[in-house]
Amino acid sequence: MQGRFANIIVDISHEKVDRPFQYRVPEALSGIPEPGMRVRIPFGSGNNLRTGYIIEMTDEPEFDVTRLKEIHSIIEEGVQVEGRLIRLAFWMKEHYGSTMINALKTVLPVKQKLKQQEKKEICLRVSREEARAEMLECERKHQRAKARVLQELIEEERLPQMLVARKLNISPATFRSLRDAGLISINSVPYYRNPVKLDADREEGHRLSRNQQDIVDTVTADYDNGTRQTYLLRGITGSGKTEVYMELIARIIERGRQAIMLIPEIALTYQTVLRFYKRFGDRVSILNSTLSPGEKYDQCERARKGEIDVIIGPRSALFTPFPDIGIIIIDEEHENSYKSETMPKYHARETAEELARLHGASVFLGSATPSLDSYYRARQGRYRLFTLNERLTGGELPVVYVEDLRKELKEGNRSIFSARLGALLQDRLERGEQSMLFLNRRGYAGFVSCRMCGHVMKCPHCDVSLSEHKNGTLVCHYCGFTQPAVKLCPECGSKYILGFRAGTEQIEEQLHKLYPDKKVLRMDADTTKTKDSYEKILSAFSAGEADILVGTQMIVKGHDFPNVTLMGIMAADMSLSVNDYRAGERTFQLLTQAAGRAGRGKRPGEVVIQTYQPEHYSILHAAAQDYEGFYEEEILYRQLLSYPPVSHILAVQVTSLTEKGGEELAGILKALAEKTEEGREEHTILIGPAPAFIGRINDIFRYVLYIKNPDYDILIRLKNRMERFLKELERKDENVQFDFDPMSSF
DNA sequence: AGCACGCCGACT
DNA sequence: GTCGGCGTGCTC
Repeated sequence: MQGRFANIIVDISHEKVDRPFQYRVPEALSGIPEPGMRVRIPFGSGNNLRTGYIIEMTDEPEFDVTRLKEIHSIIEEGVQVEGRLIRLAFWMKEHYGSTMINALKTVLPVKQKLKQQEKKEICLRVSREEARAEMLECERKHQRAKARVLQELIEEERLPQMLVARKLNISPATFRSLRDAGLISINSVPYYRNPVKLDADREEGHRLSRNQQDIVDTVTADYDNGTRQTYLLRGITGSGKTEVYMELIARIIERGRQAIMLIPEIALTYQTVLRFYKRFGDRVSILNSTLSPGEKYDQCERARKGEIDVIIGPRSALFTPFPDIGIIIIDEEHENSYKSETMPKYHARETAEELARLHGASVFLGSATPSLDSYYRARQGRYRLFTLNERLTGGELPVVYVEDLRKELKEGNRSIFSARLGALLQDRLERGEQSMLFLNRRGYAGFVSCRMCGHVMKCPHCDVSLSEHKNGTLVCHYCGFTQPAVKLCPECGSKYILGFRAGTEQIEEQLHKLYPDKKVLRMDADTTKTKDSYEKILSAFSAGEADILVGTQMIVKGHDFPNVTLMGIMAADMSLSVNDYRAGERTFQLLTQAAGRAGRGKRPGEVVIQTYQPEHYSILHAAAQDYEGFYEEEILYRQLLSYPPVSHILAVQVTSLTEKGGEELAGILKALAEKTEEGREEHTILIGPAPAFIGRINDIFRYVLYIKNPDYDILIRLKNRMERFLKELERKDENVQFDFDPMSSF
């Protein structure tokens, strides 16, 4: 039986979360304690009873057993906010394979030291004359610390405690003795900073279209009769998903509960935020990366105290300590940023579902191009599906051309613009309309492709593209397959087969040469390093300060530009050839989004997709704006190769100080997996180990082992076995991380 | 947070 | 010597 000992964090507001204490479970309570429960425990030398939270149950003591104390009692009241979050952290630890500490750190609001600076204040409780007398008395008794504090207070009656403490090097003990002598009072001053100024007028909800209203009514009816589930809304750009979200939130607030709305960080623009402020006033709060830790903490406090009903933010907004969540909305649910890249590598969608389960809340997902995972679930009937197929503004869908770059090359066009894109660009410049050029380059994928026929060098075992290494070999980062680089294309014999390298800078340069008098803006990782540069470039373009905007993914998310009537996608296959099973899905999503950018205003838009693989299903379906068609083909491919969502993948990532050690440990883990019951299960597939995509970072070697099985629980059990095994192995030069259904190759 | 411990200057 | 203030570190 599990649970003779309990790891507990002590609920002292200034206590750092990173210190669990272990207690024995008394006979009388045996079997009852669970993670998340509130307990009374004797703490410290005085054995005063304090409140704590159980974070974990175990049978293995990690501390001298003779010195362990017993849990005094369990607090029975309804589950507290912290309790729920701790249970969520526990679930995350189990589900994603991290340590409890890491899970807690992501889930619990960070208690900032900063906060005390602002919040605790000392105040003189006697007159200045009395204080001066006391001060002299203290000096006479050589109580110099007290005298110094009094001196400060005579000059200024109220002072922040931390400020004085740091300036005069005063310990908390001194303040306490002053307070006990009745000379000062120590007050905590609630002080919140609201990060966004409210200068907009309140706005009532827009009248919803028939379709929008139906969706809201259905969800509300479910809610009122106690049905809780996950909904998926597939709605094309401009179909009014945001109005649906706002109306749902309003209905939930009416029913006395709170709402969490997740938005990809990049889409968290002033425009979006303003709409929510107009609708919900100061009952809404925004969480974003520009907020200081102190401000973030304040927002958490406001949520806990019931001062706000809605929080909008990136995936971390899930952990807002609301007392009673009614709905969790995830906009652009297909976005990769919903998967955490640090431990625990949680996915916001799955975590939202677990959180919703703990609160008895609903989950509502929305996207123009839902992730395959979600659509698969909707098809299986696990999610309820809604669709919005019409643009509210009545704007026409853009005309899409697919241009074959191989043909262009054969016809002698060496420039980066196809004949059609060149002509349309010229036309827009003459008419004074704006254009966007999108380069969907991702990372520094060194894939090798043929400029003549479009053939991409792929691994014969894994169906992912091979990466070109500097030493002149081609390597598969899934299984380790290696072959020498090719000089001639194995498909057509052309010598134009090389690693693909092209950047936004080159495009910008070309445009300058062709149209020296036109203004071009560039937006990529380089030009958006400083804080507001992202918004600045967008608003400059929006205001018509440039004719052409060149950029990476960033330019296709969110933001409407009514004057843009041409969208050029420079090389659609670039994101296809990244060695990752999600490449097709990501390409389809990007192209569809990009196409949706053109013609948002009154004039119809045109889209040019340039590609070396015009026959690729991702490109064809994106050009036809046909999600269903894409889904049908992509899911077949996932089925065939046992990729998510049909199957699940556990990536075991080994990092090591030595090349040999890493390879060895990865091999040992594979051998271990093969021997277990889970590893021998008929549907289990083991791949690797192979060097990771980037084999070495900062002299740390990286190896990766993939394990596939359609049953997630089997993978979890296998992970637990490996974890236990690793604990006993105690290798200090190697480190192992687990990632379930990884978003990108490691 | 609160408590014990140990250091150090002051005074019978 | 010893008393008391004050900083420091620990709490399962």
